[in-house]
Amino acid sequence: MSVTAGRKRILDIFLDANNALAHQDIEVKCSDKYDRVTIYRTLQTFLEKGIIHNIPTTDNSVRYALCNEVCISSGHHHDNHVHFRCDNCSKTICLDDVSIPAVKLPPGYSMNEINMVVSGICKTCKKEKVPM
Amino acid sequence: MSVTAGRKRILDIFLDANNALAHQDIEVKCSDKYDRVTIYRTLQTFLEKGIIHNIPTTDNSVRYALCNEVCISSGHHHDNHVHFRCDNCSKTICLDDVSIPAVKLPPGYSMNEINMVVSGICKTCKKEKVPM
DNA sequence: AAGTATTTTGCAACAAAGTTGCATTCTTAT
DNA sequence: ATAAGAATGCAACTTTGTTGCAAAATACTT
Repeated sequence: MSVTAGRKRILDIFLDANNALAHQDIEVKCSDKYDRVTIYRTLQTFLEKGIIHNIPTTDNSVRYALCNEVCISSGHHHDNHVHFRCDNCSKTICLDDVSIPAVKLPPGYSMNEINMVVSGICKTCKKEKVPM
Repeated sequence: MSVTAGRKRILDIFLDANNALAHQDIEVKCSDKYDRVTIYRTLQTFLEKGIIHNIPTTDNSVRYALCNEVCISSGHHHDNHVHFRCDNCSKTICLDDVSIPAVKLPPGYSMNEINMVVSGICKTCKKEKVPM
């Protein structure tokens, strides 16, 4: 996997962000320097290499977040943490400390991955709304 | 809310399907009779009225499924069941009997909705692969 | 049952999102 | 330094989703 300016840039954007990013968020931040297509391909590559993981959404805008060490080191990539989407600021973040509880599937089903997304009001927004 | 032929047809498509449908699935089945735009608007209306709920995906194709009675009767609409997506046949279904386990969020966060999607191999596909 | 008000639909035009092929440029390894 | 391989940008295109508006269908009133 080649190290290129574009990939470094996109990685930096992820490192700077404290929340999950949609393709569009990245495009906004660097489409002056890098082509839309390159961004699509870079995200795809990062996903395949396990550098980022994707978080399902209900609004046709998949979001991506950096994988933490645990997530990368474990051979095949399974995120085990809960994601949180704020209804107020609409940021999506990884709750690295909250792991997904076990579920028991009906007989006949076998499990591969689990995804859990909780929505509500995040810490930051709550503070701002109830100032004291 | 008016009862129209188009809405009846789309409702029937959901009733016939034993899995969650994406916009596209519906379009394939009735775009000869109803306009693409009508389908978009109908799905939107069904969502608002609580007739269907949507299931987040990781591939930019939100899926919709009929709500069961519990889900409709409870005033504000919160699905509490786990969704299952088969890696083999790629159908998504509601596991109505499997309810989402509780999670404890970090201090400062408040919860509104939870979404849980499990992927793996479904009952039907497992049977077909291991025939005896 | 007829007429009116309100909703819904289809069309057209558009905007946004995502994909593909190919020639050029950049990385990497020799 | 060079050759092989990988990544990029561009252009063209497909798919997906949105909006305004006139025509049609539905619901409501009497």
